[in-house]
Amino acid sequence: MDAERPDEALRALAEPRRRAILQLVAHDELSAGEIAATFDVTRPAVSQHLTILKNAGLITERRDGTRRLYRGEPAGLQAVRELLDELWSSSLDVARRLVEADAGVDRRRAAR
Amino acid sequence: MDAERPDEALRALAEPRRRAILQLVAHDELSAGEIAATFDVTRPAVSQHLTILKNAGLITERRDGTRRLYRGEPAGLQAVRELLDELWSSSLDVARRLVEADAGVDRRRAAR
DNA sequence: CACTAACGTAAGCCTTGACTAACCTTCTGA
DNA sequence: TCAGAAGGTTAGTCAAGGCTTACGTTAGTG
Repeated sequence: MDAERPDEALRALAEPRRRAILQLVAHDELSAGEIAATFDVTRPAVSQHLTILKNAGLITERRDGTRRLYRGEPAGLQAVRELLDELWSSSLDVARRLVEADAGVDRRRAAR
Repeated sequence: MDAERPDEALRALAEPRRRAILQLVAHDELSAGEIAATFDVTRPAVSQHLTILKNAGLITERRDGTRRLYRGEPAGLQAVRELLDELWSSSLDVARRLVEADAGVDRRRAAR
């Protein structure tokens, strides 16, 4: 369940509001309230986004009294970058194997 | 409507099946039928994914008779990488401005 | 001009997911 | 210990989106 963290991070980043939140806490440590005050959605909505971002490894949480302080986690983004890179490079191995095995099509390579 | 292409690409990549498709056509040019034969979903489903990937700038389409050949578009992935990079770097400018302006909270910086 | 092959498109179903309102939990201070 | 502040959790709503079936379209072929 840890191997699919990058996958989770990618899905988390697909949501515009979560990217906006991540942008806020990229270089600054902010409380949940401060983050929520920035947007015109309710606090619970922001809280849910924060939970998703945290589970995806994109931010870290720190308690300070009744407050919760959040900060961006660069390693999380790095993992996503690597996932995208592997997507391209690993295809060298995977592509033909999958196609020729599963499909079994005689592919008459079209012109050129 | 072209400025939000990277955004579209990121959403497209969030879907596991679309990443699998992209992996197939990363280094190989394949027809829609060959791609569809690889998965156990119907052809129309794959066709819809291909449309989304194409609109996101992640693949290109080429006609050859009744067939449609698809190939991965490296520039599309590159755009996503840049979007992720900007997410981190541009926050230097944006974060404080947003928080201090919109919120107007007096943030008593907690310890340290 | 049929006939067939290879695809895309449309409509409908069902699940996922973002959001709100209401509630519960934890911590601080008088 | 009681009140209030900060914030996570739950139940329910509504729209987005992935999937399938049925149909339309275009290009070769006899």
